[in-house]
Amino acid sequence: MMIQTPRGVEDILPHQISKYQWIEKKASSLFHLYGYEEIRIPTFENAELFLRSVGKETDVGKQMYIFKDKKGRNLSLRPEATASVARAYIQHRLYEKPGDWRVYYIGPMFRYERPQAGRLREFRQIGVEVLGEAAPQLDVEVIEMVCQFFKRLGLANFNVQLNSIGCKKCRPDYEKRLKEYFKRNISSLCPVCQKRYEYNVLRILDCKKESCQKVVEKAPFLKDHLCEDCKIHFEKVKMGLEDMGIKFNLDPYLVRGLDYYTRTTFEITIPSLGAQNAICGGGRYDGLVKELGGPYTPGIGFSIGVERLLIALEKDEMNFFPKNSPGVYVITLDKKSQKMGYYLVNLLRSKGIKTWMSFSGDNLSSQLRLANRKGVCWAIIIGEEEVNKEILILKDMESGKQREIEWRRLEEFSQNLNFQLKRSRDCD
RNA sequence: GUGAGCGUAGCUCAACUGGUUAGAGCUCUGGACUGUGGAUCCAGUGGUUGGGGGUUCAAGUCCCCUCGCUCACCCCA
Repeated sequence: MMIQTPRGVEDILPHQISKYQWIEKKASSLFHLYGYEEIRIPTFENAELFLRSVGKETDVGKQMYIFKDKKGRNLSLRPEATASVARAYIQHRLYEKPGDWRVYYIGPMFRYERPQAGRLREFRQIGVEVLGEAAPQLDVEVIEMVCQFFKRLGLANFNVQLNSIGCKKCRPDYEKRLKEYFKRNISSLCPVCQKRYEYNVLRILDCKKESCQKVVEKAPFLKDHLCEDCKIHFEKVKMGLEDMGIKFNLDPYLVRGLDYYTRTTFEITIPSLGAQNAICGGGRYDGLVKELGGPYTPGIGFSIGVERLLIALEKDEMNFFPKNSPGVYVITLDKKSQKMGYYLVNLLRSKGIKTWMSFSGDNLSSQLRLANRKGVCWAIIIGEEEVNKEILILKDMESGKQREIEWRRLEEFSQNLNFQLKRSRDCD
């Protein structure tokens, strides 16, 4: 049996790469406008880092790819990037720099889950993190930036889901209250939720089982039990978004499956995507840096699922992905003409023109067929006859028309060709 | 981790209730056309029917196991 990719991981072949690059370029150029710089963090870290940040008992914690290296160190492929960014921030004492610290990252994440539409074991995320700023205006700016990003990609139908899950001060109180409430009804909860009661009561809130829903309906709302500071923060975020003209849905049951979130949490969903419809998730994590051994530092961030974003863009039948740039195929027919061919290829490339040349020595027909398949705008033919006459033949692959170019006017010709290629991007 | 559906050529799919040597279209290669690609026609290459085991005179077809894909649950990106 031939060796294939492991379950849930994929090759990204050249015809797909240009789409990824296009999205990545759009992201980085937009994020730069907002003052973000790129960071590259390791693909694996000490497992402890993730276990402490996302939480051992959370789903993400359980989905980690943990392994031991040759010295028996416990390592893990990163299931997400926020913890690493916070770690880097602390490790390099970046809190000693003035102002907030804004970074973005692009790269693969790994989670051991059952693959599904829009869910892979290795998937790519584009994300940003801001450390050192607690103001609700920042929450608004961050959400506004993602929306701006999706708009710039031409994505129209997305929804912003918003919630506040309180802070270290008010959440414990609320969880206590919630526990008291569920305790009275624990027998009507599903088995999964009965376990959740022990380690994560909040999760019961978005259980979709009908029996649980019934109980949840009458459960106390978190928004009614936020402390004064959290309440004010949340109000300012909502008002800020409204001022920016950003529509959002309040989802009181939006509970993110990572332990470190505080206050604002949000998700951006696309209705057409099916079950895995979230293309972006994020929120505030004011306690994380301290939790990881740094000074108290507020933080906020989000991450975008690139594969899901691509599915959404393709579903919208958006054919705005960039085409391959057109080029030239140089055909030579014997030893002498091949020598001239090499010279010509180098000249054209030095002018910035994408150029192929076949080394196969095939006949003219098959070389032209190859040129056709490469989708080039022009073929240049040099054979015995052309060498003797010191010319080359330039063939327009679309019209089939061809003309002779004198060898001594090559310089002028290649300049001209470059100009024409730049103008006719869609000749194929 | 749970459930359901599906695995036949590189791709898309055939093969009646088990019955000769598993077919077709597209792609690919070659030819018609030895210095002119795309169109047409002709020919050819290509398969351990995902893998393993079982039932049977006989298995692509039925049964079991396994791997993978797909979708959903779960959860998220």
